[in-house]
Amino acid sequence: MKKGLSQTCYRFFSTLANPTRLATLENLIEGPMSVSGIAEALEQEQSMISHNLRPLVRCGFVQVESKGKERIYHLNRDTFEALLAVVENHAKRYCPTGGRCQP
Amino acid sequence: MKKGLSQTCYRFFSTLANPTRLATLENLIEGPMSVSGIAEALEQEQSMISHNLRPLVRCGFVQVESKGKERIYHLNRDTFEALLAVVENHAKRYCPTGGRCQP
DNA sequence: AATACATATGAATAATGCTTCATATTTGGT
DNA sequence: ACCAAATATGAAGCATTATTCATATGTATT
Repeated sequence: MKKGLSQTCYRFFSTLANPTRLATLENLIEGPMSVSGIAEALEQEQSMISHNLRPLVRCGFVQVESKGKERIYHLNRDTFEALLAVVENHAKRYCPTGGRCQP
Repeated sequence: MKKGLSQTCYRFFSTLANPTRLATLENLIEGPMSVSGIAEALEQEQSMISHNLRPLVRCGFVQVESKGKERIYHLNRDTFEALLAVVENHAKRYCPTGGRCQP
């Protein structure tokens, strides 16, 4: 099997293919946040958020900064906003249901 | 849990989060192709390609056209090329290994 | 209408990835 | 040095998704 973009892109997209991680990124649009801050906002366990933050960091979607005993996560706006623009445009033009996919 | 983009984007990204489907899209950059054409190019079984084409159609990444007994699949360049541009830019700027992710 | 070719579908197994729970690590305060 | 708060890590069980194999459908062609 051909292996060009496929390899470069695979990790990128599978990192995004998760509701918890997408919600996390969405939340970080409003500004940098601690792990417990995100957990509270999403009403999810701290452990789960922490687990899901790892792939986001590894793939460069977010960056971390230590502040006291907290760790503050920052969104990579550059990539994420560009990505959202593509998705929104796609949904508008090509999704029969206008963005909300049918089962 | 918050459900804004998350829902709109989830199907989009999970459709892309698969090596076979990414390789298929990559192949279609060169031009429209039949199922068996793709299967041959990727050295994969026809059945597998067919299975994987379905989510790509459902999500609007490709379109189908019947021609005799063949079915010709066309890439949605509009979306896919925009997407590639984002990924490539991201890889160049934010991937420590320059596009090729480490395990 | 019978055959051959191209594609699609279904169901079962295999493979991945997610969530949870328990625990470890790190940092700050006393 | 000890305790508490914040985050990270590991492993297990669970759920979701992929791939395969067998078969069905659909479309020429004779």
